[in-house]
Amino acid sequence: MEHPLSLYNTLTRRKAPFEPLHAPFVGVYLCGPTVYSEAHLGNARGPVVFDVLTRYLRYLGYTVRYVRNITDVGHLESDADEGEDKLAKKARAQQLEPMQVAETYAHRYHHHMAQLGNLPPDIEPRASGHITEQITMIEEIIANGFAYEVNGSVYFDVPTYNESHNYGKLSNRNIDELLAGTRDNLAGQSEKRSPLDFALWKNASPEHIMRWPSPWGEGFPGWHLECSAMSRKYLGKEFDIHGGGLDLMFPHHECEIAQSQASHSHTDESQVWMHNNMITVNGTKMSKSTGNFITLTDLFAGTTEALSQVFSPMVVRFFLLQAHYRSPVDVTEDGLQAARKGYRKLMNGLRLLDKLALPEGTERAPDTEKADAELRKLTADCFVGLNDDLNTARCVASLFNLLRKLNGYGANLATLANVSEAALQETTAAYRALVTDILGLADEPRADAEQLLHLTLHFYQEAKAAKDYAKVDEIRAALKEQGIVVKDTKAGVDWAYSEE
RNA sequence: GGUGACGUGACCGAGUGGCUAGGUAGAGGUCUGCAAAACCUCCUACGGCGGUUCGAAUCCGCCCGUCACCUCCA
Repeated sequence: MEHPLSLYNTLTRRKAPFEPLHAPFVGVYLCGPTVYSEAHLGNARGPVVFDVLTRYLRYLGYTVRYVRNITDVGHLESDADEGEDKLAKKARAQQLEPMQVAETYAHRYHHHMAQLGNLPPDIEPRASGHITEQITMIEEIIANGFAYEVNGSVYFDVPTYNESHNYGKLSNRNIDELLAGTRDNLAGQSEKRSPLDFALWKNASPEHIMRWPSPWGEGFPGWHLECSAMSRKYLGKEFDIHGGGLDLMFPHHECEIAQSQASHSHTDESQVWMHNNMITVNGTKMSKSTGNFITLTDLFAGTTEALSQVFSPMVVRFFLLQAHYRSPVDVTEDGLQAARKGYRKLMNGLRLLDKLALPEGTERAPDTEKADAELRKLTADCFVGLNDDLNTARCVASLFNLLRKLNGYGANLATLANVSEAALQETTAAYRALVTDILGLADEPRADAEQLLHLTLHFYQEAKAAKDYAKVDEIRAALKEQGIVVKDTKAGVDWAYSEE
């Protein structure tokens, strides 16, 4: 499949033409949410970016299998032995079954993703549903000599692994420097042979409520294992693209690579590692732990203290796409406001497309070559940005350049005589595809139907008062088509749904 | 301390050795009953100091500032 898409690979630190391992199939894995609390805006960036990526890959003709997991187990609160699941902690605090907590936030997450226009992943595996796969992987790693068991817990042996592999190759760290920085943390990690070792399986203390049986006793899987196990199950030992937030690069993705190399996978999991940058508020990263975040619920409802007005999901999506995914984005009211206007401009362009037609009886110019070339150049420019490491910011900028041209034609349809029908069709089709299919921007209805209905009834009453019965009948008929019947009562005009 | 990223016009935000980014805001104009939208024109910036070069915002060095990762985080 010929295409000019290049992607930046964190592993190699450079851009390279994207070549799938098994074209036309493309496997994409994105580290998904830990469902123990409300998702915030920062959590939305990765899904939006990778939604655009998978949409574009499909547009290019690939058959994509997009996997995005849900983490509903694991993730210790701290590295110390008495560490606890975030989920378990939340569940205990709310007197709930841990899975209730997970389900609640998973549902909300799905709702928010849909609002943002993200297509659902093809497979959305849950860590809790893949305990056996994780146990199998641990057994492989132990058999290969890269993990050891202590008191019912299993740890990955980083120093041993590093002797034959390169631990830290993704995040560009070396083990000696890491060790130097962790020396004073040795206390409280007595089970580990090295402070760099990480848990593959943790023995569950009696009060730990999320637990599964394993060859090492009752416990639960380590924080990094699920992604290795589930990506392998659904995408194979080696697949095309693995994504996640920049903050997952170390240690999460580094550990994933180590686990896959140390198990029977013997690969880096994916050919291309992609990392989206962070979203900041007031210049600092949005983060659950620091409390510096805006939840999607608050953002869409306008109930966050950080902002004084409502911003709709599509405006937020557009706002995110106006920046390149590897750049940090700072959320400000001014920025969102500017994005809202830009988004609406793009949507107005969408509505213009159908109106772009040469008026009846207008003669087509004999030579449309020049104008055709101009239009095609503007269209092609939109793809140049996308192809350059999914630079949606450049794509959007090019779309505005194209839109200006189209608006020009729209203001004076007769000037369409200068372009050929073919070039016009190509252009409008590309605009539509870019905006809706690839960038995933949908036209959010702004008007409230009931308000419009009241407006119509107002005119109905005016017509009636003026005894303009032709107009009255016309309005009645028009509303009937919409399934609305007008009711003249003694109290005034009212309406009801037609029962026909 | 280690690793990495970044500092662009009023704001947001691309790009990059010579060629218009774009959006928002602002100014003027066309159109319009008045508007709005749209279109045209203008506002032309790259933290500081050196260096390389015919030419640097773009490469190199130093300095200043900001941020991220090194503990869970998208």
